[in-house]
Amino acid sequence: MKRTKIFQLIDADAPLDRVLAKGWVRTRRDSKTFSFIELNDGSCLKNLQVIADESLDNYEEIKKITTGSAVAVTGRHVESKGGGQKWEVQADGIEIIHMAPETYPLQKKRHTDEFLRTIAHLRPRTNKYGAAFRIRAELAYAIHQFFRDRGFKYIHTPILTGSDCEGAGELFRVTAMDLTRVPTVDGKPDFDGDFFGREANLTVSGQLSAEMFALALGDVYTFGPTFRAENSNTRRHAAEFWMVEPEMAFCDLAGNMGLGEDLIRTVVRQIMDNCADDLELFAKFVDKKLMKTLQNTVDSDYVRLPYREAVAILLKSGKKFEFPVEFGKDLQSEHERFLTENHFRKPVILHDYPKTIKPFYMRVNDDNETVAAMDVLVPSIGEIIGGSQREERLDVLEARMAELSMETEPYWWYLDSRRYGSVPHSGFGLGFERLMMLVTGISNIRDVIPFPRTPRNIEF
RNA sequence: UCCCCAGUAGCUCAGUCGGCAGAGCAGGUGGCUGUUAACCACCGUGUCCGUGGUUCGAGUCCGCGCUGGGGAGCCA
Repeated sequence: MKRTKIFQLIDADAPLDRVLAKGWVRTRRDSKTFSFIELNDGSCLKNLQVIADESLDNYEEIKKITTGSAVAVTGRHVESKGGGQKWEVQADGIEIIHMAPETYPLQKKRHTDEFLRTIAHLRPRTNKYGAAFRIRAELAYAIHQFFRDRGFKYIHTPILTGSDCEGAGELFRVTAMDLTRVPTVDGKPDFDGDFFGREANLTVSGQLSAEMFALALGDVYTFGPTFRAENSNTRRHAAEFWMVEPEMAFCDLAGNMGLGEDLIRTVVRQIMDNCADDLELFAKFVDKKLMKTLQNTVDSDYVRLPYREAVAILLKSGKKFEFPVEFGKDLQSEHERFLTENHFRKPVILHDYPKTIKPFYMRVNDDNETVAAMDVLVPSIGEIIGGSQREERLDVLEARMAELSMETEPYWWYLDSRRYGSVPHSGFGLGFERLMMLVTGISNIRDVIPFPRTPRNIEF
């Protein structure tokens, strides 16, 4: 008999007659002449209630089935006599595929997230993490669908990069050299004999590559892993995370902001429509205000706020901040939180930042003081998108690089794009895990990625 | 990297003023019930994170270290 997934047994409109279900036992409750078995196969949040009667030839074994054990159940799919579930399976055969010993660490009770992180290989078997990772899969699909619907092409940009100067953050070095015998020149490692014949690192962003493809295919996006060797110890940072980076030719900052807002709103709506059961768990047990937050994210128009005006609002607020607000300084977390959580109470897109605090590739505005940058801030998480219109004017770009004492030679190919058919273009990076945090209300990034990598943590 | 907090049974935690180490859950045994975080009775469980010190005596006080969490910085 062909296996039926449990979500189909639970969503059924009519009895399905005789079925085969396979999964893991969440709990067992014994009655005098029969047992209730809660079976979960990960296809949905809900468990299938299985009735195992004493007439089963292995009933003595069945009564010993422990939480976490794997079983295959055949039986009749019938309306449940008890409350709490519509359907149940009256078993006529239960095969114990594997009995989990009583050392199985997951119990029928709430565990802390901290404990579950120490058993990250088992935590997807819990209700909460199962729900989170089903949502993660749907969210990734929603992203691809969003871009495909709008004619964007998906580009696979390299994970290994040859430049140590992509801009953002500390890099993870990649080498095939024997680290006990690294050849040196002038006291520095000599990469000439290494795999690529030069220094190599893990990517911190696919942006520069994506720009090249935007200037060929028009609208493109990347969606892949990104690596930062920053010693960040916060609930919002991971050393390995997934980033979505659209890049659009013939697009200015306004169009860029519009796409960011549209993207967040569309994918959140899709999760609300397609993952109602899983979302309900988070609304109930993780963040009581989740549905309100999501509704707000979907319904409200995101504020467009020039950095200059943000500074004015913060100065006028009369609120005492730990760090002073001053034009030319980057806004602190507390300032961003005030704007999005207290002042506007909805997502805020800050734009046109001073060029002194932004990287070389952002387009310099006519005031020659600000650049066409934008950050999308959402309540409680903070920055979820960072992007800009790119500097398409070769002379201005080279001048900016000189200003920042950057060598232009390694960027010869990047600068080529400004020599041949250069056009205004824009893009941004969306932190996929931060989007997950927004959607689920989970407050720690380590709990929305299967096996989190953070400083001093690479188990599993 | 900096600041703050925590570390006690498999898990979640309590432990008073420095005076013999506790509960609930999980597990085991028996009972009861179309049950649903089932229920009732009984049973076992410890490097009190490590290390050095103060003290007649340290889970408790002090120093150092490790691990975890929260906040800050960096950013997605």
